[in-house]
Amino acid sequence: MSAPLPPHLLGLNPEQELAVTTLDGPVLVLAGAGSGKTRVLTRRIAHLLYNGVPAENILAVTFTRKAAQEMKHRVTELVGPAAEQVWVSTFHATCCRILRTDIEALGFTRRFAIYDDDDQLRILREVLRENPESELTPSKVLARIDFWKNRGYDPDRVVAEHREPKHGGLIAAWRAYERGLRAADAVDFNDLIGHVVKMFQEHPAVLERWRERFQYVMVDEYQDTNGLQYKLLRLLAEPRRNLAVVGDDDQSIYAFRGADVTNILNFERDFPNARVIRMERNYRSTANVLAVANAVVRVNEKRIDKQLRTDAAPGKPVNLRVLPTEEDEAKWVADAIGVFQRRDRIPYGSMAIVYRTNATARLFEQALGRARVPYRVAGGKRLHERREVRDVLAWIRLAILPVDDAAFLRIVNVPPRGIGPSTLAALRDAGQAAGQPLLATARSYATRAGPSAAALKGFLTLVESIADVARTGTPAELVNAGLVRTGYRDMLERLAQEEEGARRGLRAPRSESRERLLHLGQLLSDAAVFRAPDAGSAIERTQAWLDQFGLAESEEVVPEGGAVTLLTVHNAKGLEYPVVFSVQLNEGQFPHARALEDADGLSEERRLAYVAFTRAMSRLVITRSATRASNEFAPAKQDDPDKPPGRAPDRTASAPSPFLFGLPLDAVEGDLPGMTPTTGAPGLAPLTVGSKVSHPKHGAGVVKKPRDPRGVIVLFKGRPRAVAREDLTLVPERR
DNA sequence: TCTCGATCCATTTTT
DNA sequence: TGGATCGAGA
Repeated sequence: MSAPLPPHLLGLNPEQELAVTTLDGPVLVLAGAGSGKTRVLTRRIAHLLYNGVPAENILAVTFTRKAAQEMKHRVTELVGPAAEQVWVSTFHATCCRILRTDIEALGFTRRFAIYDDDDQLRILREVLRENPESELTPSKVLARIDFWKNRGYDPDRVVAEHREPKHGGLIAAWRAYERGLRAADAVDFNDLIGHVVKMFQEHPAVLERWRERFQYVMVDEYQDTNGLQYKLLRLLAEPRRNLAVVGDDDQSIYAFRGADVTNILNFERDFPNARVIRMERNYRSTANVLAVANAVVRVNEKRIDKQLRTDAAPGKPVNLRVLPTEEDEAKWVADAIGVFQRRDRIPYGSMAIVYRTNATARLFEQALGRARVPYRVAGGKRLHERREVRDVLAWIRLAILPVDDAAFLRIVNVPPRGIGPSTLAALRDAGQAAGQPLLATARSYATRAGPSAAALKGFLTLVESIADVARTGTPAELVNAGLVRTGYRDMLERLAQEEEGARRGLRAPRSESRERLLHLGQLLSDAAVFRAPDAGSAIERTQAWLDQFGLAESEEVVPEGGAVTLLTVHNAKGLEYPVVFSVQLNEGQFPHARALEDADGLSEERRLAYVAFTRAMSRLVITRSATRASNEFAPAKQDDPDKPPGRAPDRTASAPSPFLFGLPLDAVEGDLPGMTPTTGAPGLAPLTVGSKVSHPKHGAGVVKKPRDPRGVIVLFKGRPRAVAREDLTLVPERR
């Protein structure tokens, strides 16, 4: 006789139930796409609570805020308000909260600023100004620093491990960058996690407190953890080993930011006696969709062998389409969406267009606009990435944290007040000599007579006045001050009127400045609705608002009646749609040309394709274009209504994506010849470093550099040669 | 010394 | 497309 099951255990399959109820000790859940991963995590939290684990001892970490919100929401549905006390948040937000409590142990103040890439570049530009001849560019250095920090390295470690002089300049720049951050009392994105790790390692008492707090740790999308996050989890979970991770190595698509699939592959080694639970039953897609998705990812070498199964019907075949140009492709998709909506009564909100790169969005936006199909672009430019928003926030930041040099540099002359490069250079030199932040330097400068003294004085008065508001005001009042007192709003207002005057009569949607004012309005309302966590000073409340705002992702406004969603594959992860259009399946687009440059790149692109395809529940449509514009960066060609829609002059043929080779033919339909060439050599097969190729004249060789101005660099008998890509045939790898 | 317009350039994926 | 940089004019 068994007691009735509590509601959170109802309706689970045996694997899911095991994953939910195995509470103690390390657990690895290998959860294929659509196998009920979120369900397992939320039920598991419910089960912990049900078993008397206090809510505040539970930590669930995700990668995106959307995932965190979704999880919290679903736990609340299961257990009610008790869910409030459970920490469900992203890695970055979790670490941010930890640092706001304890960062003083590392010599920062609790008011520390969080630098986004814009601020990071500002620091690096300062750093690199020292020797302008250097070949280092700020963005290259930043990419490299990011790369290392993601893996948990510091400059000393890189020097020790590489001991190659070629990194000399880079390392020096990195060290200077770190000094810059510290001087500005700022941390970058990676530091949020890195500093917590460092603090835990150096201050056992602090670590002990947080271990006591988080007795049960859960991690979503474990395959996407990087070296730093891995360290963090180990530190937190080590003594009790109550660590449950959920993931799918086939969906590891964040290698570029340090995600390390070996974390999931080695889990059993790292946590001996781990319970491994495989969830291979897919509840999302039709059998045909799964067959196609499986075919794409199956050929990857480094993967845990598995096969997603479903009891669902085969469903409609996966539809493959080739269109003459990218524009035709976009138009065809837009039309198909219209047909689905009218003929099959599929709501717009149930359809999504998934692409590899953000730049693709515009093309499809235009086509959808012409076809009058409502759409929304997910993960487009986020509010806090917009220049005007960052500007206003910089005023606030500087008012709160006077040492924040990046904020200072950002707004010292915005709106323009006559503080130009030469004044700045003087400030910089004086500041550096005195070891003082820029704002303080400006203060001593303004008292002296000089050409820009008056302008500086005006600026300083402004900062003071905003700082006054910061001491007592709400975030909204502060935003308002940053908007009004600084003259920022007036500046935009004036510009908007000019722009609108200039384009009177034209059928222009909205002037750019008007658009910016709108964004600032959104900023203001975000601040206005912000609910500060608990008491605390006005400044602490503002800080909390800044934190959540800075770590937030795009606010999505869904038009009434639903809208087609446009998103990148990365953004699509974790989501599902009844109808999915996976577009631009051309070599060089998807897989992206840049990804072919390193050996593992192609595997990751395959996983991306797998993610894209498995978003589809009942219908998957895959499209590509037979030609592409040769110059992708040329301005878009204007459609001239008088001329027939002639082909743009410079187009080149494009090869189908290699992911389309070897699809199961009984699961697909459509333009098979253009999509899955079954005869002859597979066109221009993708070349990656290490690909084996053969050449009519030089014979067998190994690719050294697939993309080079001179052609493809291939090693023939150990000698590098540049050869034309067309002459190469790919020697198939053993399967 | 600053501002603004013209020109050139690179261009994946994101917390 | 947007950003960074450079030169002309204020």
